[in-house]
Amino acid sequence: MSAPVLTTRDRIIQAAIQTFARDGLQGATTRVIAQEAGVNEVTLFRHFQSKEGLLAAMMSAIVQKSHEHGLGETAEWSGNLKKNLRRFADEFYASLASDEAFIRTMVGEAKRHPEHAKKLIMDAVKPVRDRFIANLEAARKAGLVRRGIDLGVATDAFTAMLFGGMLRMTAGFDWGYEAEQFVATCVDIFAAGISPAPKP
Amino acid sequence: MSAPVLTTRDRIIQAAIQTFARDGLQGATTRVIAQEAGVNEVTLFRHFQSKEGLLAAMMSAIVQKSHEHGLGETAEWSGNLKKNLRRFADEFYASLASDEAFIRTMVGEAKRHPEHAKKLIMDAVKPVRDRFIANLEAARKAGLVRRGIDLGVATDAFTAMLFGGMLRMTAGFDWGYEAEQFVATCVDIFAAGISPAPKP
DNA sequence: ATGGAAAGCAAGCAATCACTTGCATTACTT
DNA sequence: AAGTAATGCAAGTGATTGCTTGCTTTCCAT
Repeated sequence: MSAPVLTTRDRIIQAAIQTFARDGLQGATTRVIAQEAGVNEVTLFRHFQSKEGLLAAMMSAIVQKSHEHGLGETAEWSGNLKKNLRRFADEFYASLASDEAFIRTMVGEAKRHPEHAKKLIMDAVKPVRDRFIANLEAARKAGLVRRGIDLGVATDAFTAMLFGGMLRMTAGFDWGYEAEQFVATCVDIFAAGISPAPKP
Repeated sequence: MSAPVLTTRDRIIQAAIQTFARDGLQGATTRVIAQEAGVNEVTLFRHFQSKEGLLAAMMSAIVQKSHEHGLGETAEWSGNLKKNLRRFADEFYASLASDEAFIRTMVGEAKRHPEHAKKLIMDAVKPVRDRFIANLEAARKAGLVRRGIDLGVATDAFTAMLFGGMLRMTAGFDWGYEAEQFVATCVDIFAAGISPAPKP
């Protein structure tokens, strides 16, 4: 890869992401963030004025980054439904798991920083959701999804399943199976759950 | 109801639950907890030695309280599967929603307090899980659940769906539908997802 | 080379936090 | 009535935190 020539500002933001995720929004100190960025603490304040300013800049960087890795690119959803669900679920779960620490602190602090939570939902989760709904609509047009199910709610149920499951799997408790089996079961149940009943 | 004659110790613990849930484990201060309990801060330390001691005592009280409200009492699960799933889901979701604040902070701090997280899982979520698995087993014996599905994983998928959904619904964003519809859809999809395919 | 912007360094400031000490007060038991 | 345990009150301690100030150093474009 190319040498990581980051601007001072970007190095601080990277360190902020790491540190806020690991230590919490309260627990992370400007001293530690600066140190993690290899930068003097004063430089941090010169760039972002305050800890809250840094937090805001970090959130902007996060949602921007989330635009890049195009999770949920539209595939051929009129074909094999289960295979498409599985591919999405695998990617989605992997993405959640790799951002576990950050997600945990955001879940915990959502009520104390409503603006950031809302922005995160609007700019990071909503797009993926809309994409997935559109895919399910395509599948329904192909007769692969039964009627009587609201696709928006079904989408949220599916992603909530993977989301909640990821928090469970990474909680430091052994449940007797691996993440892969969990994801596979989710897909299995969901696919069967939204498929039309075969006519006898 | 009877007059709330709580011991000083219990009043502090109650205040701790409230305050820790609302302000986070880091954000909650012993000053505020004591004030919320209507007690001098010194009294708090005389009872629990340290903030961490109070936290531990609070966790014990929480899991003890969770034993009382017997979520997931065994019903007749060889009967109407969907109706049983719905009743469980309604109770389970309502229970999660009423503890939202506490759950959020625990999700956020789980990695920074592994012992407490583990205890919470072992003493509060595991029993409900085991109960639910047993119920699904009864349903399977009655031929209401198809083979090829691990009931433990299915249970976790179902509860994760409700768990993740609750975090989503309470995140302060309008999703265009109410919690009741979400729960109903979860039950609908899950019931159809684990039912045996009708023989043509 | 020189000027200006960006970064480092040392020091400190006011607020807050968990926690302590010493003593006075209340309340319950005997 | 006396004694003991629980609580309140006032004050303070040392550590940490977000943030500031003043000054020097580095570095790049002109």
